Amino acid sequence: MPLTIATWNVNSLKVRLPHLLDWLGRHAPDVVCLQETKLPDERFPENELQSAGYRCAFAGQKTYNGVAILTRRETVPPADVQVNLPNFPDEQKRLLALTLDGLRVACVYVPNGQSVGSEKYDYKLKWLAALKDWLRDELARHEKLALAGDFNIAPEPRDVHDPALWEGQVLFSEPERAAFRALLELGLKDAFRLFEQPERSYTWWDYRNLAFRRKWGLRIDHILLSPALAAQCSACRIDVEPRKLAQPSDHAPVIATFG
DNA sequence: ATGGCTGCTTTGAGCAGA
Repeated sequence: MPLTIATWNVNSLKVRLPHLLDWLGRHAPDVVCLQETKLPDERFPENELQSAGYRCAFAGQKTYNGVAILTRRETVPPADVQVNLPNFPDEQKRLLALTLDGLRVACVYVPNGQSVGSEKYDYKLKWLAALKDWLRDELARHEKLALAGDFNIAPEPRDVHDPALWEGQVLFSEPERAAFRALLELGLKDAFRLFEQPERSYTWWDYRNLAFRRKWGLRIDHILLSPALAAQCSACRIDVEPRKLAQPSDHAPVIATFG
């Protein structure tokens, strides 16, 4: 079986646990990066996920943010778990990294930024600058590295349903896109764009205005790969099926396949 | 398309998300 790495912003792990368990049962990904768990660690549903066959690493907080990495119990136990960026002191839980049999996996929930020019936007750009500095070292240490998560950035016009409408707005402003390009300049590859993809491929749709049905979406969830890992990547796709269910997350999972 | 969803919070109006 080829190795698969997935990322999914579940927008509350408590509410989405039934969807997640169903999805794990259907797809059995080897590594799953989760964002917006919105749970303190003592309330993480570790027993249910262990029963589904996964080890859990998690860094959560009440109400907001929170990241986790699930790894199939058949794989070797994870090592070198890192919570948050060592070069960016932060109360918010937005990064979790671990090493799995020589593969470095980093799960990120990049700040949303709220609106261009706001304090939260400034925090987003500073967070992204620190991420880049940290990744430069990580890439020097780990030949095979995957950076997966909710980046809250649509990199290109084709990642936005209406680029003219979104131009200059948060999630698609030039400074944010430049910060995304800076990650690619470290050598990382956008796994989704290694392959031919359908038009209007997005990972997030607003809950309002029937946005999903109208295909009013953005591609803001990504899996970036070091050169050695990109060379082994055989497929990458967005699974829109969970977005069609009742009480869905507003994000869809992304899955990359290797070998 | 932008009030118009959803999830959260010492439970209920307001914040945050994207």
